[in-house]
Amino acid sequence: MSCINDVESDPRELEAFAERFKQRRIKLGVTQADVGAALANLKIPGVGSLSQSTICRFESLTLSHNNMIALKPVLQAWLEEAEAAYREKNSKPELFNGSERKRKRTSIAAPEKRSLEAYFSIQPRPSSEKIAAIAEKLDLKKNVVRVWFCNQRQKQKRMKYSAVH
DNA sequence: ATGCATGAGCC
DNA sequence: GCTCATGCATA
Repeated sequence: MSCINDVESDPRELEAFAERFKQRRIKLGVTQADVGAALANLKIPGVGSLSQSTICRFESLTLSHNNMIALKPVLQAWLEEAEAAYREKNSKPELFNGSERKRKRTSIAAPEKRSLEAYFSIQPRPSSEKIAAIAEKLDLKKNVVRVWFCNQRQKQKRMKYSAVH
């Protein structure tokens, strides 16, 4: 009576799914990190584990539209498996443990961040030289400024804007 | 939940 | 050197 159409790119459909996903996930007593780790157990070709960050961003729609579309079937598959397992009380949710910490994270102070935002509003894609000039004025590493602009552009492309806007 | 970062792919 | 998907570290 209907054709099989997996490519549902309707933003409202995605939004609805993300919300349902989150509620059912919580009902199962599973964390975002658990979901990410458990994805590897689905044995879907080309699909491994994902981080807590990505699951969180999926649920809050703070990923690109394409990214959401790509992840939806995978998370849907996990949800179905998890609920089936829960009903049978046979399998247990896959919980992992892994503790390795390292990397550092630069922190850009508020005043500098405000300046960057100002520059961004007049020129979202500054040249390499402009970036160097901005970096010098704000006393930041050129690469830090370059990455900041890249991330800022990426934010604009998200389905929903997260913080300020 | 979100800021800064990495790496693959593209040009 | 950018975009894009993704993640570690942290607020």
